[in-house]
Amino acid sequence: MTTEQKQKVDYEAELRRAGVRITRPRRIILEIISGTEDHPDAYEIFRRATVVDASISLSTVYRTMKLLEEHGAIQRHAFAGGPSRFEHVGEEHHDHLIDVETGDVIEFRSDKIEKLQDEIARELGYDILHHRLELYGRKRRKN
Amino acid sequence: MTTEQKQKVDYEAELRRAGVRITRPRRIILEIISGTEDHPDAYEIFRRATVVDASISLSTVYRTMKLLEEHGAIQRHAFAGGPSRFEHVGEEHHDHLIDVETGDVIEFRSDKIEKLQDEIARELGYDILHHRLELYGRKRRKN
DNA sequence: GGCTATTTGCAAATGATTTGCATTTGCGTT
DNA sequence: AACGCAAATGCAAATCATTTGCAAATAGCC
Ligand SMILES: [Mn+2]
Ligand SMILES: [Mn+2]
Ligand SMILES: [Zn+2]
Ligand SMILES: [Zn+2]
Repeated sequence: MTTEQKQKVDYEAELRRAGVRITRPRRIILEIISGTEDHPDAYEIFRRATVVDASISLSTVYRTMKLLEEHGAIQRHAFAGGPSRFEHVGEEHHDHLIDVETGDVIEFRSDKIEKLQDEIARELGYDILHHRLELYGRKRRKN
Repeated sequence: MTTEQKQKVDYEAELRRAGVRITRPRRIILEIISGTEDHPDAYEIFRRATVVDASISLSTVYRTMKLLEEHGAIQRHAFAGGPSRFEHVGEEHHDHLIDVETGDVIEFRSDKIEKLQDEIARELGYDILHHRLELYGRKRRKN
C-alpha cells in the first residue's frame, strides 16, 4: 500500500468518524487532493474529477472544498490575482513562494520567521490565529 | 500649510507630470486617500467622496484606484475574506496585522523578517518582486 | 431492500470589480 | 475667453469566482 493510498483512507475514516457521509463525488475529490502535491484551484479539481466521473458538478467541488476546509482536511490559499487554490493539510506548516511567470508554487518554512511573527504579535498585544506569508518572484537569471 | 495639504499637492503635481488629467473626482479621491491613515475599501472611499460631491460614481472610484496603483501612488491590499483595501504609499514599507474581530489594521515592520525573506528567495533561486505578510489575530485577553 | 435526511446537479443569485457607450470635461490651442 | 477633441465620467450591463434554492438522487441505518 502506497503512502498516498494510506493517506486517502485516513481522510475517509476521519471524516466518517466526524459524521460526514462519504459520497461518490466526495471520494473522488478526496482522492484528487490527497494524491497531489500541487495547489489546484476549484476548476482544476473539477476538471480532474470529471475524468473519473463526468457527472460531477463544479458546485459540488466548491461545496466539498468548504466542507473539507471546515474539517481541517485542506487549506485554502487566496494567492494574489487568482481564484482560491487548495492543498491537503500535511504534517507541518509552510509558506509559499509564487513564481509570477508560471504560477508555480514553491513551499518553504522558516522557523525564524515564524518565531519573529509571534514576537511581533505579542508586542502588539495580539494572539495570532493564522497568518499569510507569500513571496512573489521570478526565477533569477544568471548573468 | 499642513503636512496633509503638502502631500496632496505633491500627488497632484506628480500625476500631472506623468500626463494624468486632474479631474474633479480624481482630486477628491486623492484628497481622501492622502488624508487618511486607515485602509478603506473602494466602497468606503466612494462613501467619503460622495460627501464632497454626490455625483461621483463607484466606477470612477475603482478606475481611479487602478490608475493610482499603476502610478505607484497607492497600494492595494487583498486581506482575507473582504474587498480590496487601499492606502497611500508612504516612505517605508510595512506589513499588517489584522484584528479579525474589528477589522482594524495595525502596521508593523520587521527588518529581520524582510532580510530573511530575501535569503529564502535567493536560496530558492528567485528574486522577490513583492510579498505579502499578514498576521490575523485577536486582542490578547489578560487573565 | 426500504426509509429519510443529506447531498447533488442545475440554474439562477450574489458580491466585487470591470467595461461599453453616450455624454461631459480638462486643458492645450487659438 | 471661447474652441476642439481626446480622455474621463456616470450609468447600466457584463464578468468572474463563488454560493444558493430546489427538485431529484443517494448514503447509511433499520
Ligand atoms: Mn503548500
Ligand atoms: Mn498599511
Ligand atoms: Zn508561516
Ligand atoms: Zn514586508
